[in-house]
Amino acid sequence: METRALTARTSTESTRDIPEATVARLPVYLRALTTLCEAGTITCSSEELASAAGVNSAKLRKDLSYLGSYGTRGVGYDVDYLRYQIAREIGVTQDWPVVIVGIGNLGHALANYSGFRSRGFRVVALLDADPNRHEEVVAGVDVRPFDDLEQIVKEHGVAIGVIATPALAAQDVANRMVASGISSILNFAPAVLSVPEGVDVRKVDLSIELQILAYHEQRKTHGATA
Amino acid sequence: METRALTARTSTESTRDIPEATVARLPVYLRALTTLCEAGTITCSSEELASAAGVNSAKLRKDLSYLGSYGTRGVGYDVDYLRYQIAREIGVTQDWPVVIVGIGNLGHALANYSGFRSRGFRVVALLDADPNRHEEVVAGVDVRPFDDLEQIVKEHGVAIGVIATPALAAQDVANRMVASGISSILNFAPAVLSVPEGVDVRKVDLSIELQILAYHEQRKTHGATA
DNA sequence: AGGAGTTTGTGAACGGGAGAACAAACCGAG
DNA sequence: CTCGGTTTGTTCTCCCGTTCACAAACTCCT
Ligand SMILES: NC(=O)c1ccc[n+]([C@@H]2O[C@H](COP(=O)([O-])OP(=O)(O)OC[C@H]3O[C@@H](n4cnc5c(N)ncnc54)[C@H](O)[C@@H]3O)[C@@H](O)[C@H]2O)c1
Ligand SMILES: NC(=O)c1ccc[n+]([C@@H]2O[C@H](COP(=O)([O-])OP(=O)(O)OC[C@H]3O[C@@H](n4cnc5c(N)ncnc54)[C@H](O)[C@@H]3O)[C@@H](O)[C@H]2O)c1
Repeated sequence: METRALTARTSTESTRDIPEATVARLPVYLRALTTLCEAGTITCSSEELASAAGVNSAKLRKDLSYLGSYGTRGVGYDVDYLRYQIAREIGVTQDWPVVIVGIGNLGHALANYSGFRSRGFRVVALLDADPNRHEEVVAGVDVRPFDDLEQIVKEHGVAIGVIATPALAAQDVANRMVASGISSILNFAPAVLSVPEGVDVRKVDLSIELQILAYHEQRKTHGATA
Repeated sequence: METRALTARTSTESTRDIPEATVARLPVYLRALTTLCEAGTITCSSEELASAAGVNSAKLRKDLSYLGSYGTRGVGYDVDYLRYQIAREIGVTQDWPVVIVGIGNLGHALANYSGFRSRGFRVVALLDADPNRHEEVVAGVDVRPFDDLEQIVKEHGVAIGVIATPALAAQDVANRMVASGISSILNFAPAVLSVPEGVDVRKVDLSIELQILAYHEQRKTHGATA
């Protein structure tokens, strides 16, 4: 958290301290660039890219400026070059082994999702506590006992774990994950996880998203009388 | 967007202008309160509730203050009373009919998810463009042709739609939803949707979540040399 | 070569949210 | 009734993120 010295930065390192809000948008830009690239576009302006990504062009330029000066004034950005730079910055050029715990309704969908593989995430194991699931093979990966977690994490050097178990089991699963060496968790269970310092947790909660929509919806119709 | 007059507010109306960040946390508090309630807790302090919700207690109190003064100084909050107040504020006491479009891997999981029903969201229809899916029945609801959208929306007064189709179809589906009268969309497809003013869109993008984790993970290990 | 037109990168103003800190309000004991 | 202990509601300050606006830098045309 302490501010890093700004002087004497080695030029080989990329720029440090990218704001969290920017980090969250970089994958969006990456996707937009990939789409443009597939359409055969060679260069694009910040205006075009911003509109493809659904953001303000000033915000886009400021975001990109944290990575470095990869554009050309009067011209724009080289699509392929910028795409690579962003991918490198967020680490998508690497291969990230991932484990999914809880192969129920949601776990099945996640295991079958092709969008992970194409972005450098490789599902190396599917784990479930229910022995009845252990005969199953989902998307070419067989479901294994939850107790194999530690061994698999060590073997493949897994850093990222996905939790798709019921809420009651989530904290236990998280504890085991952390104990095994996992330091980033994506949690789909509607539970507040407590993890030690240094472990990142992101949660995806569909009910909350719907409730936020409901709140605004309620005010659209009900508040119309004001 | 214009500032509303603060004078002469009728006392029957609940407080207006709840900050967006607060709205996003209210469902979390609601869940924590429900858990406490089921555990038989009658009252709780802001400190307890905050810890159950995973937030700062000062933030919690400030959030709740936007709804009104529902606590008692020196005592805390009545769990059941506060729960009802929050539920009413975000509209969860109502019944919200919802349609899901795109009954593939993810659509199946969503249709089977029990967490929606228990929070006032009722899946009234499952729609898919693929005729092969139309014989299927998922979670007691039969899959119907996408072209039935307009009729179903009108019939049930649907305001909220969920998109779980491939990215290429998402914009088309959104257009049809809006044309049918839907004004809130939850989008799972990795696509930027453009919708007219007055329509709310929230997106859930699993790849982005993983990429954000990967970015921080990369810096944990790689930046350790600094 | 020079100028007109275009687009990037960034300084600065602005708005909203987070957290600390404290006064006001409530309970219960004596 | 009064007083000490407790907890809320709110004010104030700081920080992060957004947006505007413009100088710097580049291309292309004449
Ligand atoms: N299905 C959805 O669309 C959806 C949507 C939003 C949130 N969620 C949440 O995602 C989670 C999973 O949902 P689901 O519908 O797949 O539930 P599910 O019951 O179908 O699957 C849960 C799986 O987790 C396994 N499991 C239970 N305890 C375990 C443990 N301790 N270790 C390992 N595995 C364990 C079970 O055997 C089961 O296979 C839930 O928390 C749910 O609230 C699901
Ligand atoms: N499966 C996952 O876990 C997962 C995770 C993250 C994101 N997503 C995204 O969610 C979406 C759905 O994923 P999926 O794995 O369920 O895909 P899927 O291919 O299994 O299902 C897509 C369904 O949409 C239907 N469909 C296609 N075009 C349609 C149209 N115009 N109108 C109505 N229905 C149409 C198809 O018939 C199919 O049944 C994709 O955009 C995917 O990127 C999925």
